[in-house]
Amino acid sequence: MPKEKASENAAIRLSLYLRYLREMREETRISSEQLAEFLGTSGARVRKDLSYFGQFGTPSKGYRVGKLREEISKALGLDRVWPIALVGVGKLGRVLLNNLAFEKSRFHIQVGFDVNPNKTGRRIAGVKIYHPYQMPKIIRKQKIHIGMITTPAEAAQESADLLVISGIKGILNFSSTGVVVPSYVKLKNVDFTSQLEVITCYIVNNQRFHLSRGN
Amino acid sequence: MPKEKASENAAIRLSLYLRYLREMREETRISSEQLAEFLGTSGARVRKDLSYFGQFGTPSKGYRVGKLREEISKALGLDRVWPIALVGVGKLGRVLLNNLAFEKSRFHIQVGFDVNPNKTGRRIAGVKIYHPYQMPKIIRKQKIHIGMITTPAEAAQESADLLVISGIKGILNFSSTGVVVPSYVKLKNVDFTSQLEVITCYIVNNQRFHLSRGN
DNA sequence: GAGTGTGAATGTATTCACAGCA
DNA sequence: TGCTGTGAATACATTCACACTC
Repeated sequence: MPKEKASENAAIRLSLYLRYLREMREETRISSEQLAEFLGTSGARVRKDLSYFGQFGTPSKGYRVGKLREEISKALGLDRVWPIALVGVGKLGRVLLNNLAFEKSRFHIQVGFDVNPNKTGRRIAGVKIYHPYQMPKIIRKQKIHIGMITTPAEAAQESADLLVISGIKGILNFSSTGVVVPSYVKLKNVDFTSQLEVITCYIVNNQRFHLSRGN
Repeated sequence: MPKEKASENAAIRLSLYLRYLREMREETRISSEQLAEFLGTSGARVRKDLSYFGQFGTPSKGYRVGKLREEISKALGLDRVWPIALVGVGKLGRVLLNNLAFEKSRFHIQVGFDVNPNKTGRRIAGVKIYHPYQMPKIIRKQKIHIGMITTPAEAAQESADLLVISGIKGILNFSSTGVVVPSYVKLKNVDFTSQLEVITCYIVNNQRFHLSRGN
């Protein structure tokens, strides 16, 4: 239905729109301008973002909150539950386990992998931990499509390689180093020190940057 | 010296280049192609990224690792230590405290803020915790330029507002909701569930996206 | 009249390709 | 000859502005 192709930024904004819509009552109506205001964007951008995935509004009346919520959820793939493989079950790994363990979460950490023999074979926060060599077998059998890497930097590339071999489709990399994956695997780096460095770079070189509108 | 302006993406890649260079010996030389290969990019992109900040190489010989490391560090503002204010000292906050507490970290969490009276007045992991109403005074006095928000979603906007009033220049927002800040404040959202949603969106709608080269 | 959906215009980022230096 | 630094070309993303529908 939609002619143009979406940018990754559009996806991340959809995710933000959705968070905001979740706090509104289902029957309410909302216009693109109203929605934009709460996110510091423009109505045009909201409409464009939505247009990549379909036509959800009614001219002169705006969008029905309930319907819009449903459609954005579908566009983001949140109309199902996604099992996840966690590679590296240290402190950060445990925080993630807790963070995703809430009732309505669409993400569910299904298995963990760690080289530490004190962890393998056990359950941590209810999740079974295996040695990484079992990754391909387990990930395939359990039809897992997403992996999260929370290992130390030294083990990150190796972990990514194993995930790729296992047929994973997307990787969230929390480690402090970049990893390389084939282009058919969607990779997102979420190490926060990199983000801090972007901020300091920006503070130090203000005038050397394009204006940059957000995120 | 450089004519063109940098993109934020350039900054994030510089940060990655630097991580890689840190593992090499200082006296070594490296070409843009070699550096690119380890990060899954092209030599042209590496050279362009560097060119925003100066001219660091020698034709036909490449870059000296030591010099390049130094120059990128300077470009990213990592030639100094940055004090940081942490708003919300829960589980995630403590993980960040630990994560940044290593010897050579250029980021140092200097104060924490939390509304919980069991925390205010105490020290947690060596860091003094105050009530948020004291933010403007303390942040100004201690000349802090960066804030990290790790509060629950409900308190995120309020925290951001206080940080802005306190004269902060950059904010790293870990909360699960977007916040709005004036354009002179550099904001980065690092909530990982948003990133997961980008991945699922991508998996579900592959063909609806531009090719997307990385990150 | 009010607000959506979308082509066309602009602005930004990446890639190409080559001149010029060691 | 090999590799940097960079303008010119392309590809992508955002904004504008308006035709169209309720």
